[in-house]
Amino acid sequence: MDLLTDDQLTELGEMFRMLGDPTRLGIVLSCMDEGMSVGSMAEQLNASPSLISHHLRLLRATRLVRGKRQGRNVLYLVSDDHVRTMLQNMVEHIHEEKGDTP
Amino acid sequence: MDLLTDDQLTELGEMFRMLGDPTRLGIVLSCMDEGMSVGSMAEQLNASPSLISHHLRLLRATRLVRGKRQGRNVLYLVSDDHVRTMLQNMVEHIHEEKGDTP
DNA sequence: AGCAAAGATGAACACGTGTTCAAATGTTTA
DNA sequence: TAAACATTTGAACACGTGTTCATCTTTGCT
Repeated sequence: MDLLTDDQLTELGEMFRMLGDPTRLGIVLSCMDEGMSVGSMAEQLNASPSLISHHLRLLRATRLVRGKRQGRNVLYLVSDDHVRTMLQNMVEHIHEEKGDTP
Repeated sequence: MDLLTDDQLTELGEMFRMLGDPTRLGIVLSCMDEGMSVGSMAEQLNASPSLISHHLRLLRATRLVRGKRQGRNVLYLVSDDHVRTMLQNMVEHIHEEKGDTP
């Protein structure tokens, strides 16, 4: 049983699709707790600021992330609580993982 | 803070990427509780059996789904408990959602 | 054995999309 | 104001990938 509207299903799919790209996943994980600037992200994920910004535009459009100007730079933060708690759980689960198929 | 190995991060990304396609998300959601045949999935998602099979191959490769022969048809079932519980939570969260940005 | 149903597979195509580069916008400091 | 920094934007390209069609294998039934 699905229990989901077609709209809800496509919305859920969009969210997963956003997290499906490694760069984008890195971005989201980097601004889960604290606001993060584009430059810091670019440095941490060693990618160009331009690339980060492009991805941030998509993440903004999907309401997964929100940006706030702070002086020279813009601090981004995960805005969707669903995603935040879900990712926290996923990270926990991965940490609890003992060993793969032995 | 990331707390994740690069391997773990890419693995997590792969999982999200798999769920990012609407057809694939539909497949996974259709076989969360009960084993589901390819034909039933094709009917339910009104897609060709060929397409479903192609996607199932990817889902099998990522260990998200497992297939077992039962007579003429093959019954597929979500094999990864992480994904199962995570999706259950996501569905619950979506249901608890009252109203969008008013 | 032979036929029909159910899945799997491979090739081929069309399309989206991640990335890069160059240039523009906005923001602080001298 | 001018110059340096931070972020955004647009065009252009290369590449992966979702879908379709035709074919092949496997299983069940008569």
